[in-house]
Amino acid sequence: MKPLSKQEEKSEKTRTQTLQATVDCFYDYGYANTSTKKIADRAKISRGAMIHHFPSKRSLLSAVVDHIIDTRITAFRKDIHKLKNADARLDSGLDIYWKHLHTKNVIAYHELLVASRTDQELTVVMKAGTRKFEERWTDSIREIFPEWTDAGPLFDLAMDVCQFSFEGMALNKLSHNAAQRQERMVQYIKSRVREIFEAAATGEHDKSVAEFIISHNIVTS
Amino acid sequence: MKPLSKQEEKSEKTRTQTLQATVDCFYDYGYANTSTKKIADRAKISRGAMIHHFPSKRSLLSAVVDHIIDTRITAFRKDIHKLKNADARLDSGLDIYWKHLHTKNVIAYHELLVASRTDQELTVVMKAGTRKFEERWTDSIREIFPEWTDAGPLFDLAMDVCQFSFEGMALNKLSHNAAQRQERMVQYIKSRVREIFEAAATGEHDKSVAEFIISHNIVTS
DNA sequence: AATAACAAACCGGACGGCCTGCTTTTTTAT
DNA sequence: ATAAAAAAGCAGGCCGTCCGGTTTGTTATT
Repeated sequence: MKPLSKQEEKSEKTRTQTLQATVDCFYDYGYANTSTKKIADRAKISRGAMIHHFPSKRSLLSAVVDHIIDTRITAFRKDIHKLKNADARLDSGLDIYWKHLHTKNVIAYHELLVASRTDQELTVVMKAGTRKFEERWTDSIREIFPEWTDAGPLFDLAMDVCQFSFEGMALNKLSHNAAQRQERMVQYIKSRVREIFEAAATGEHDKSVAEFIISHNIVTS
Repeated sequence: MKPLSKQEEKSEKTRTQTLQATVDCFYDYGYANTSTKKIADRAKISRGAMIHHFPSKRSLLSAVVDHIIDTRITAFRKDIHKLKNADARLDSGLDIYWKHLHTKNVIAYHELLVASRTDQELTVVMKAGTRKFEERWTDSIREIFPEWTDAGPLFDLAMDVCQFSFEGMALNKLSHNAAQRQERMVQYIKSRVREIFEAAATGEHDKSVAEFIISHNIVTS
C-alpha cells in the first residue's frame, strides 16, 4: 500500500527481528528463562533499541502473543491448503496438525499459556489471543473441509477431540514408549474423527451431541 | 517403628513443611516464580533451616518430585478405592480422574514437567519420576478394575485415551465455552473407553490394537 | 563437650527499568 | 534550495532488586 519511508522500514525490521528472537528464546530457553538481554542479543540489536520499540517487558509480551498467533495461523493455513484436492484429506490433515504442534511457534505459545496460569496480566492477554485464534482456526478448517460446515455441534466435538488429545500427547514426551503410544493414538483419533463425520453425513447431524454419544455406546451404561 | 528422638521429629517436621510449602508455591506462583525465600517464608522456617535440610535448590527439587509423586498416587488411590463395590465404576472413576487433574499436586507436577523441557537436569529427574509414577499408576488402576487386566494392549490404549485427552483439556482453560466443551468431552471419552473395554471383553482382546481401530471404522478410509 | 538444628548477614551475579548521549532521517524556516 | 531544528532510531552504562549459595554465629539436644 503505502510506500515505507526509510525510517519506517528500519523500524519495522527491528520490530520483526525482536519478535522472532523472542519466539526463538521461548522455544530454546522457556518463557521463564528468557531475559530482555537474551532477546536483544539474539535479535542482534542493542537493549536500548529494544526498549525504544517495547518500553516494558509487558508491551513486548502483548506484541509477541499477537505475532505468534498470526504466524501460527499463517503457517498452518499454508500447510493445510496443500490438501485442497488431495485424497485422504482427513488423515493428512491430522498428520499436519500433529506436526504443527511441534513447531517453534506453537511451543512458544504453549510456554505463554502455562505461564499465564499464575500471571493475571498475561491471562488477560492470552484469553483475548485464544479467542481470536480459535475463530481464525475454525474458519481455516471450514475453508478446507467445506463439507463439514453443516455438521453442526458434531463439528465442534470433532475439533475438540483432536485438539485436546493431541495437545495432551504433546505434553507427555517423557512417558515410557512415548513414540509408539503416540502413533497408536493418532491412528485411533483419525478413526474416531472419521466416525463422527460419517455420522454427521448420514443424517445424524440434526442429532444433539449427547444423542450421538449415547447412540454410539456399545454398553449402555 | 523406631521411636523418633526429639531432634529427628523436629527435623522430619521441617522437611515435610518445606516440601509441602514448595508444592503450594508451585501452585500459587508457578515454578519459575518460586524462590527459596518464598518457600521458607511459607513453610515458616528460616532460609538457614531450609538450607540445612536441602543444601541446594537441586536437592530440594529432587525431593519435591518424589514427594509429589508419592502424595499424588496416595490421594488418587484413596479416592479411587471408594469405588470398590460401587456400580458405574468406570464413569465415576473418570470423574475422579478429571477432578484429580485439578489438585495442587498434579498442577505442581505439571509445572515441573513444562519447566523440564528447557532444563536438562530437571529432565533427568522428571524422566525417572514419570517412569516410577506410571508403574504405580497402572498398578492402582488394575487393582480397582481387575477385570481389565487381561485386556492386553487395549488396556493401554484406553489409559492413553483418558490421560492424553483429559490432560489436553486441563491445559485449555482459556478456551471459549471451556466448561461446556469439557463436559461434552468427558461424556464422549467415557463412552469411548466403555467401547474399548467392551470390545476387549467380547473376545477382541486377542486382536492387536491396530485391528481394533480398523474394525471400528465406519468409513474404511 | 560435641553435634544437630536453626538463624541471619553477606556475596556475586543476573534481572528489568531508567537515563544519557550519539547518529540518521525528516520536518521546518528562510 | 538549503540550513537549522526536531524527531526517530539506537547504543550502552547505571541502579535498585532479587536470586541462590556461602559463611558465621546462636540455641537446643544428646
